[in-house]
Amino acid sequence: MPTGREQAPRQSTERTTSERRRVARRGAGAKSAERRRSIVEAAHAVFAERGYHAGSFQEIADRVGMSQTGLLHYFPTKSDLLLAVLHRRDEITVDAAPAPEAAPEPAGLIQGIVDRARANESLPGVIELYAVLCAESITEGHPARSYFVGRFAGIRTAYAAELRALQAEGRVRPGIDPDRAAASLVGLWDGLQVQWLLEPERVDVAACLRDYLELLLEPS
Amino acid sequence: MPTGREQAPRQSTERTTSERRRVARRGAGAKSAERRRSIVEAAHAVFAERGYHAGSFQEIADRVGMSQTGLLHYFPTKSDLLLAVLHRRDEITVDAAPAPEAAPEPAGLIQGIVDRARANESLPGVIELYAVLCAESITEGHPARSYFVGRFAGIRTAYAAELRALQAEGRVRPGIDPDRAAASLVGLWDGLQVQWLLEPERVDVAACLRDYLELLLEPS
DNA sequence: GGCATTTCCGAGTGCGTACTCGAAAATGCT
DNA sequence: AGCATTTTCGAGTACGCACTCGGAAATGCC
Repeated sequence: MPTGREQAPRQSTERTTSERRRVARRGAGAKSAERRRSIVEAAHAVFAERGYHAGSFQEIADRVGMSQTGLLHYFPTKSDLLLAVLHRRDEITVDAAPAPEAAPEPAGLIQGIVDRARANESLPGVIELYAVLCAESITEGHPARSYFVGRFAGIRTAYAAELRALQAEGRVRPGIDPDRAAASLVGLWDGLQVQWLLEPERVDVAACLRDYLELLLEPS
Repeated sequence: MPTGREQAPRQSTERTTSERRRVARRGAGAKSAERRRSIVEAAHAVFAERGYHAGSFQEIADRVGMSQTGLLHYFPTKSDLLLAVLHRRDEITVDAAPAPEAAPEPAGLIQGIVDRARANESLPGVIELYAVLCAESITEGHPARSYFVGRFAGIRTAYAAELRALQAEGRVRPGIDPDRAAASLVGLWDGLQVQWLLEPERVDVAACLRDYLELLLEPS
């Protein structure tokens, strides 16, 4: 589940219909942020387990311990909630990133990716959310579609740039097209994670990614 | 969307509740098979466009030109219909397979996979069905889950066997683990197809697969 | 305490879902 | 033509869905 080192995918129209444009923070404004956080957390889990379409406001409300209508006070539509979950997921994975531009050497790139893949093994919920929503988003009119299109484009160009930099240092095996290799790396990662979710003990995502990267890069 | 050269994934409980166990073929038995075929075809399209959960009997019935209840005569439950669609898809791709054991040489394996990937570019509906249902199947209690688990296992072992055969002839680059490489090939293919479905003109699945296979195999 | 504001919910709406039931229509062997 | 069987559907059931509405409770600045 390729990282988080691309540009932030547009805050956009998250605050749609009923949100206040005044800065006014009267009343119990303090608890609001915390509430939103716990709602997003519950929604994350539900969407991961059931998908966006099959996941319901009711189940999310049950988990967070409030009524379904109370939930609608914070997120007036279901896709608002979905986008909040996706952006929250970005924050999580960006926070978990160790060092973005620290090591552009081959060993650094490989180790960074392998480390992240290993770390992901302890977050099956996050991976599941990503895999399920990503595929669901290719259906007609899905609210997360543009999110994933933008995300893929960003990740691909980031990896391609990194590969080009390594290429300039002669660290990449000759004959490699950096754009195709970047798309392949992302695709490989995502595809392996799906197999891993279905049969965790039969697929080693991190090892397969290392294999691929070692094929790609010069032994140095 | 890895091929179809694995074992048939279990006919199992497709004919559940209301199907006849007698061979009796009275009345208008002739049209039955044709009807079933057209229903499965319409269901294939609908599930591909909307996913399993979001796809409805009503929409399928509309496309096939009959009532929703008439449709239930042939497929008493929704998962019956889903499994019929998946098995039908297997038949299609198996029929489209050129020659299973014809060419175990490196060039043959590469060419076969690249050809199939190219052919898939003209069948976005089939790819979409596969991608959407595959990810949806990792959600809790999805009726297609065991289908995909079995399918992945079969494809992986088939490719692993093929790679081992090539390895015995010294055609594989040294240091390759055939099991991991098989999982990687399948994952790469699936992951690239998702990106391709989102942005067809930005991702070349067949070219990326050829790149990977050429990295994997000895130049010969 | 007064009061604007935020937070929350019960009740309800309209729609879509898979699926049941019972019966009518079509079919083709005899 | 008779008739068992298959095919089809209209009507209905029970339920879940996202979302609306109007108001009640909680909150914290004055």
